[in-house]
Amino acid sequence: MTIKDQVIALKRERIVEAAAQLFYDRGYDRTTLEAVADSLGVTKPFIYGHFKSKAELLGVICTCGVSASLSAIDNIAAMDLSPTNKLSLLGRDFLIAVLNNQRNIAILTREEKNLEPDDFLRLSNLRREFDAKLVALLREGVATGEFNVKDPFVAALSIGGLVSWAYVWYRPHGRLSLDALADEVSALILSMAGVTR
Amino acid sequence: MTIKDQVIALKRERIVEAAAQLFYDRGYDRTTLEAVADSLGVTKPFIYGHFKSKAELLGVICTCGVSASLSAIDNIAAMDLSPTNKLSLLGRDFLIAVLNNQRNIAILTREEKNLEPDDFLRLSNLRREFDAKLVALLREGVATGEFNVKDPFVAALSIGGLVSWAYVWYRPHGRLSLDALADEVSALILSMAGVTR
DNA sequence: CCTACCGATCGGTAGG
DNA sequence: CCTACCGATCGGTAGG
Repeated sequence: MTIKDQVIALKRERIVEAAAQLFYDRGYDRTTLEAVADSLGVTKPFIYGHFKSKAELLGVICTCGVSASLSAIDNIAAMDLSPTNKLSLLGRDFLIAVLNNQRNIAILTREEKNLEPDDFLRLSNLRREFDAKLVALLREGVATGEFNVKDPFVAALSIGGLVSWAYVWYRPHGRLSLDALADEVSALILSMAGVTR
Repeated sequence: MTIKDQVIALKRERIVEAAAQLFYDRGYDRTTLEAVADSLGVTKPFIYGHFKSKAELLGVICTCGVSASLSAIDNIAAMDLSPTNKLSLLGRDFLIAVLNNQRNIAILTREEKNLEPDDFLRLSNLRREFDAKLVALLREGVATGEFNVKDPFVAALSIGGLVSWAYVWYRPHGRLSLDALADEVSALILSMAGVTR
């Protein structure tokens, strides 16, 4: 990767960062690209040099949010651990992934109707992929007798919702640290899987 | 209530219904009030005869969503039941309230940035009220020794999120009936409260 | 000649 | 309550 490529990547990143902050604070359609440019000290055509449209920018931001959660479950699925330990770790890492990408997750949830059809479809598929992998993990634990789950689909969607919704109420400097919160949530998820404490 | 009042109420209801459907399908800012008028076979100024702005319409739609959940917990709090039975019933009724108002809940979640500041504040307070009542119920169960909850706040927000998120994945004619789904989710919530099955 | 930008303005559409 | 229309705003792109 040449210096030039790195400079381009850096600029794109800064634009995405600035746009994410404003989309998060004001909403997508209440944010003009001029405001995004202003917050970076550049002008609007500068943004158009790196992104072909406002909607492309939205697509990139939303993709970040989904990717983090999917990486978390992929990493854990590849580990040589018991289902209980996998689920415990997933509860932590999934929550941390969501909260480290709080803005992106919020934007994805709120603005999906503003995505280009291609992006919408791609991201919907990634979400389904995550759900399917969580169902598989729950079934694995049922097979070993560690979990007690009546309906793995409902349990997976419930766990996914519990964690995904955390972007709504989490405040970075709240009562609990991210780490302490992750422990709490992980324990709640284990009890949903029927792992007795 | 005179006939005239009833006619006015009916017209308002039909407008809200049509707007909710379109806001849900296309998103708030991608929906023109002309489209709402068209879907009712009227013209745009007809809508302005009943609502002063597009944002007021949004406020009414979002209020419906929150009110249903709050009614559910208020009704249950007033009953003479054990905490376990209250939570079990709440799991059912809360989920049913959310899914019977799927469109309104989706719109509330997605479009909060488009609400008028007054509506936003009012609805935020209603949500906080719901959370506080759920925390109180969890504490009640901890006091009687029925629940095993380490942090009632985190548990309440997690339960709230689990149920609130259901609007994302629920499909009215899916594999499970609303009733069967409510039983499943209710059981998951009881296990989060540490009630052994 | 190319890349990276700016000032100005366009077509199109929204709420009211 | 409709037709006709306004004032304002915004995404995207031209020339230089």
